[in-house]
Amino acid sequence: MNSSVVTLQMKQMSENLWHPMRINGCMDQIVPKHEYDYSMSPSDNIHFNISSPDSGKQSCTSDQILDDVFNELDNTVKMMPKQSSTDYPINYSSHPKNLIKMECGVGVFDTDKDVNTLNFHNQQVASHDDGNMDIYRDLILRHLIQDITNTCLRLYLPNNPCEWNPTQSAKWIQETCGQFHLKEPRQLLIPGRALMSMSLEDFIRLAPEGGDTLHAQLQLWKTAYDSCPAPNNYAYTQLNHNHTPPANQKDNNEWQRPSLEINESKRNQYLSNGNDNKQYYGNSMQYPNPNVNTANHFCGSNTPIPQLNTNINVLNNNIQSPEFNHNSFETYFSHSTKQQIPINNQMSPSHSASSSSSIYNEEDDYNIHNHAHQYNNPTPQLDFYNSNNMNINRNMQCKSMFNPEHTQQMASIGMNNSPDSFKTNNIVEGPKVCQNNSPTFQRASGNVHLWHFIRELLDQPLKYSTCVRWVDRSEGTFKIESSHHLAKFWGLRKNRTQMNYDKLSRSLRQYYKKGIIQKPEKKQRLVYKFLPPYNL
DNA sequence: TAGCAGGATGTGT
DNA sequence: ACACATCCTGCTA
Repeated sequence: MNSSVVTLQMKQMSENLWHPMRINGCMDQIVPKHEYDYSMSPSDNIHFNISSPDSGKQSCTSDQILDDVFNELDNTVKMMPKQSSTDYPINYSSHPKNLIKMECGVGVFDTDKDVNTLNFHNQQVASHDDGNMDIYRDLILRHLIQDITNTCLRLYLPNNPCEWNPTQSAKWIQETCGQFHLKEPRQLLIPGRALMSMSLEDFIRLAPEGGDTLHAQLQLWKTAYDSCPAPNNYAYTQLNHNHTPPANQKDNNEWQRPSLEINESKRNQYLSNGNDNKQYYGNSMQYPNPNVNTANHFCGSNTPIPQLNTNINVLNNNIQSPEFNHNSFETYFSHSTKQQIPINNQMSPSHSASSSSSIYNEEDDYNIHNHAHQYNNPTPQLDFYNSNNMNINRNMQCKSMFNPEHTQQMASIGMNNSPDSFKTNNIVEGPKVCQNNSPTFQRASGNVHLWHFIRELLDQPLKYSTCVRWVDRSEGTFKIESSHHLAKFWGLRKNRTQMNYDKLSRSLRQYYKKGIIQKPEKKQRLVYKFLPPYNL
């Protein structure tokens, strides 16, 4: 497959094309509202919520996607008012179905001539009416996203292939091979990041039979992911558009980029909790109430989800513009100061990635302290919730935040997925703010363990991957990307303002003799390894 | 210079 | 008793 063509095409789709679709000014007549429920933010033409009438379907292949698309196109055409050829100038000699089918096959482009064909037709169609191509782009992308979302739900995969661990990659490969009746490659356990960096040739080398299809499918997945930046405006959408999709739509139809990933990690946590791993958590840990149906927390659920209808001021005050980046770490530090002080100190990803102790500066510290307000603020959850790409595990978050029982349970095991998990469990009062605006912290009495705290961060890669991330999830190896920030987080968690990496690492080394953590065989700086069963 | 290894001792639960 | 927190010396990349 010449996946570059698909990628190019889909990228073209994704670039500035998320405008409400209009066809000769009569969109509403053509596309029923319930089928195109793109909730557009006024200042943001990227974020959208997709609902699809066939969302419950588990279509899997690109062929099916295209069939769906073209069926819909046919219906669309039938529903259109009769118009002159100039009004609707699609030339059916170059019917897009033929055009794209020919190029895609079963998600496969065959030859270079397809590129030419595509270009030719694109030009031809574009010369007639760019808007019509938008229909195809939108439809294809919508169905593609729908398809991928379904696959995510079925396989518990993060939407972002880069974040697949080897096991998840293997799942996806097996699934895709099954769909396309391909022979499975011998090597399946490849981290998603590596998978994404593989060229077509690499794929073919990996899987001589079907490697091209795998590569193409992965490109489609990536393209769909890339096309949906999913900014942190879920609540924004709700509050400003009064858009409250039914629970079943929210669960099944939206492209929830981060949620599944978090769900996966939570799922692992729940599973490990529920599998009699008491020794895993030690005696001090409590366990979730088995009566709670935790499955709903990581699977799509039809359980009505409480609406974010409180603290609107807090939400609005923390709504960020669309350019508000996806780097949660950056967001993490910058957003609380953004509207309060004239510090233009957004850490770029590169900054945070390299922000080890040596690059640490006082502004970071300021932001950490500033953010610490949120930890101990009566409304930090919503604040944080909306400032961190908070499509993150929306269902989970909502339930956790608004279900006191659940929140309590999560907090009790130190697994609250909210920033409150940084608070020790029994802090009575918030930070005392000194005159220099830097808060001091009450010494806390929580007994969270360092290794567990790190696991919490590791299992929330969208928030903390720039601080600490898995190197090899299955092996249990992880890398501290920012020793300084990790230490600061740990200090916040324990209310130890003087915490630094030196002390934190000393604590880590105490785990050597306990068999919880060790340095990997090939010693690398800032890389450690959880030993079984702590790596589960 | 940052990170690492590990001993000694203090602190809070 | 336990799990750090703190401080320290010495070593390494």
